[in-house]
Amino acid sequence: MDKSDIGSYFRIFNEIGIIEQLSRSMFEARLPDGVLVSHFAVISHLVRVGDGPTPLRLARAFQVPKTTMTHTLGGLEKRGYVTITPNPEDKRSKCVWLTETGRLFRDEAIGALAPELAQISEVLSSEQADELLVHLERLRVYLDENRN
Amino acid sequence: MDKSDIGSYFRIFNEIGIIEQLSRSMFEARLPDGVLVSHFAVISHLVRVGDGPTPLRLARAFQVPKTTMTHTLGGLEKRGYVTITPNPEDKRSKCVWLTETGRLFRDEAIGALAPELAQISEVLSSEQADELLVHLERLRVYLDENRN
DNA sequence: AATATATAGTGCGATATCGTACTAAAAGGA
DNA sequence: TCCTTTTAGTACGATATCGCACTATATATT
Repeated sequence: MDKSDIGSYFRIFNEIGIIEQLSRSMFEARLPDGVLVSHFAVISHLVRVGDGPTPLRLARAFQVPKTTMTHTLGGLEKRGYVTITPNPEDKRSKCVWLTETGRLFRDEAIGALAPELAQISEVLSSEQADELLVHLERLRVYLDENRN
Repeated sequence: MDKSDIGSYFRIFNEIGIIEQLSRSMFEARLPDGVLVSHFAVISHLVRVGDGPTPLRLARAFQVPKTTMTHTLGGLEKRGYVTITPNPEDKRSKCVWLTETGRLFRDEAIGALAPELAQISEVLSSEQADELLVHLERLRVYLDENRN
């Protein structure tokens, strides 16, 4: 691979970094005070994938260190969005459960964010979004499989 | 736009968040101790776009708050990668200049990162990378223009 | 010119993130 | 069984990030 090609890959990660920043501020401006994207993402994951995963499973799903997930879950628990119970199958471990409050928060958050996303669909069509997703997933899977 | 479409856009930002995390750890594992992606990105930007921008210009280029850029530049200056001089055209302002040490660091960093990127080209071809870039740029430009 | 407003940078405090090291429990091997 | 290794979670400390408020300078308005 020659140098010009490498440049494209550098730029991909640069763009991704910038988009991460911009989308995070946009999202957090529309979430309740003190609620971060990381909080919303965990709640959203619980709705999608189902209730009751361990903290470690969640950490792996989002590729964050487990200490970070402990901290994030603490915030969610403090706000009453989740409850955390001992894992009956493994006494070292715990299970994370969505509460009604958490579900309600998620619905409201989606309502608040939807208009923004609808706007985005005007510059990036649904088809283009899916095409983008395919590439992003491939990249994510590769990075995931090849990290230490 | 119906709900299923909204889901794709949510997932795009989710994937981007995960890729940002994974690529950051991968990069930083290959950079000198204590040197972050944010440092590398600024140096790289100085090489690409040219020497002498103000800190605010850099902050805007990376879409980070200016306090964050102050902090990042402090680290770069401490390591001797950049020098910061008063801006002769505006006494409130400063200019950021790359040093020889900084240029050397950048070359070494690229050498250390290139093998990883070459690997990525096996799952994401150069053409696919460029296609991805087009979409990412469109998304970034939109978010950039529509933030507060 | 005098005043008001906008802009560039930084100090400071809050906190999110992350690495290290630890405890407790589970799993594997002799 | 006993010992070793692995795994789940957390406490703790370091620091990156960020919002707020402030100073100094520049720009706009009257």
